[in-house]
Amino acid sequence: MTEAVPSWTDERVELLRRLWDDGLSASQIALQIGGVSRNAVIGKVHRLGLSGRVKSMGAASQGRRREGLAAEVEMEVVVAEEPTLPEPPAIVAHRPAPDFPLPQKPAPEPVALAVSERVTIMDLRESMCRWPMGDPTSPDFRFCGGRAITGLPYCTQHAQIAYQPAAERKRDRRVAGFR
DNA sequence: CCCTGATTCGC
DNA sequence: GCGAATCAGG
Repeated sequence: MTEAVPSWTDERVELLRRLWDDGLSASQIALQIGGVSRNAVIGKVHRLGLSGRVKSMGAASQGRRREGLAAEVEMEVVVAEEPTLPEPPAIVAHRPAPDFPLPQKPAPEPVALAVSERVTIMDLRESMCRWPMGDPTSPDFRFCGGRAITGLPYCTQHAQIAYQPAAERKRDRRVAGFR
């Protein structure tokens, strides 16, 4: 049952090429592809002769993490409870609720979008909404694919869901005269 | 110390 | 061919 992580299959290589071309760092790519270390990614990149793209490090490296921990790529390997194991073969699970029936903010408008531009991970680009739609383990799995807000991984609609303002305290005042 | 890619080299 | 270890650098 232990599906030895498929090494560099055509699909994985293709994905690697696309992500590298998109300017993602080796570590980011490694996380997204799953089952490989950033070194593996770099090694492959070199063997493929892809290195030396637009080296715009520095800005991207030191200033990372500004996107808010809520998002990142929703593909997160979750197989073991290990603190930080870098080689999780199993697959996906995502943070934000899938198609959800999230209470509270009912989004200002139904918005006639969505269904039309779903894309597979292969067609997902950096500028596209990475909101997961459907079962990640199903071949039908898609991402929203809408125009992502610059700097964020989601389109306006999904960003609202992903980044909900801190739940507003409704009623939780302690008994007066105490603290 | 965080991160980045580049290179080496045993497997 | 692969990738951990290492190197060089921001």
